[in-house]
Amino acid sequence: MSSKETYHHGDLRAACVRAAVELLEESGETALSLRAVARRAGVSPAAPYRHYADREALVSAVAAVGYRELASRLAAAHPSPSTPGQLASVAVAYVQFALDRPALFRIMFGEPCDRDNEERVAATTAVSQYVRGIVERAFPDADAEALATAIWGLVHGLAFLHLDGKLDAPTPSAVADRVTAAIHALLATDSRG
Amino acid sequence: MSSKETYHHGDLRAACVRAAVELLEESGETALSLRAVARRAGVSPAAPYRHYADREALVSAVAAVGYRELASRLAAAHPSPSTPGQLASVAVAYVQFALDRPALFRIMFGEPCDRDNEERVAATTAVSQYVRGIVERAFPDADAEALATAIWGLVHGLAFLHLDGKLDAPTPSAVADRVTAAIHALLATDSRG
DNA sequence: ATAGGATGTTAACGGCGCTCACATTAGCGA
DNA sequence: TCGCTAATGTGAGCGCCGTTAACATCCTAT
Repeated sequence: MSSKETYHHGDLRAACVRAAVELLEESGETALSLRAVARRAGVSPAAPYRHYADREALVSAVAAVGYRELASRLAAAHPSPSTPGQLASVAVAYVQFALDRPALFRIMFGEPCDRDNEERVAATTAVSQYVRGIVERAFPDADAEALATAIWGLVHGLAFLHLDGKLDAPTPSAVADRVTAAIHALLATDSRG
Repeated sequence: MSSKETYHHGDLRAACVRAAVELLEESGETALSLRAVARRAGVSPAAPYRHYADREALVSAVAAVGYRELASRLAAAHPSPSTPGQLASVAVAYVQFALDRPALFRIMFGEPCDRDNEERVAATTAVSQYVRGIVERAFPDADAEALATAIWGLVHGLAFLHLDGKLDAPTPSAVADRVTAAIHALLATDSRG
């Protein structure tokens, strides 16, 4: 259905987020401009404004696809982790996602987010609920809220520190080792639940 | 020594980072432009380029002062924490810093950082060493590297999640409670060292 | 006293986000 | 089937941005 020479694009809204994600992957976050998105979609600089109120609205849409991809990567790592080892594998997947797609991850978490953007908050709470569910199943007797917060925070922080090069772990397997060690350092000796 | 009408500024280098920090506090990170910094310093748009190679160099300088301020806030919270409760108070200080100065915190940790900037990496490793030292004193028998990584990651992640509104904690004391609970959820039941 | 380097200015380039007036077209009721 | 309207895309233009180049001013060491 990719009509070529029509005045109307057909589905510019979706084409914009596709173009934005591509730009992000190829050239980093500084390359993500509305004008560049418009160019890539083969459309005039003002056209995206018919579908997105401003740059931030497009960014939120991109972030939302990021949240969904992150959720699917976590689920792929382990659908329902319960032991510390399984939990560590999900944590590693989280950090790997950040390192695989740094620009996308920074857009998702590194800048102030529009709390009024429904798509965005929905995708966010989905991640939150996912973590919460894991914790409740893995540690049924613990304070689920506190522990879920702690574990999400831990994994999220490890992702950011690795992303910023604050921790020295050059290869993916070194990252995996380091994340696994950190998780076990906090969880392994516990008798929780 | 604030000479007023001289052609040369006197200490434009320092004035730039001062102006940058002020802009950051007053109007957020989007307001941090080299031109705005120059205006505030009472100088032409090109003048800062005599002292900073580009925008990123100035940003790195600003980040470096942020790292130093963070370190001093942590030290003020507790000079040498060892119990989980003391550690939690330092963690709360870390998160409060992020919430007090969100734009600065995002500049420090939310965007790709120039690893070639000496001032910046020095300030970063100082924070890293600080955490490491705490952990070594508090848990002498633990794997210091893994545990330090885990604790920094945990606190850092909690800061970011609160900053992004991913966790619902509206007031400073709610934040403090939540952070404290998360820390205890992971540390309290341990017998480490 | 003066030469030269350090530091500042002015002007300009291209790119950006965004808006407005206008052009085209798709879809729908008569 | 025709024609109206709303949706969608265009083009020009505003002010801001980062950055550079050519030029001006002033400090300092000889």
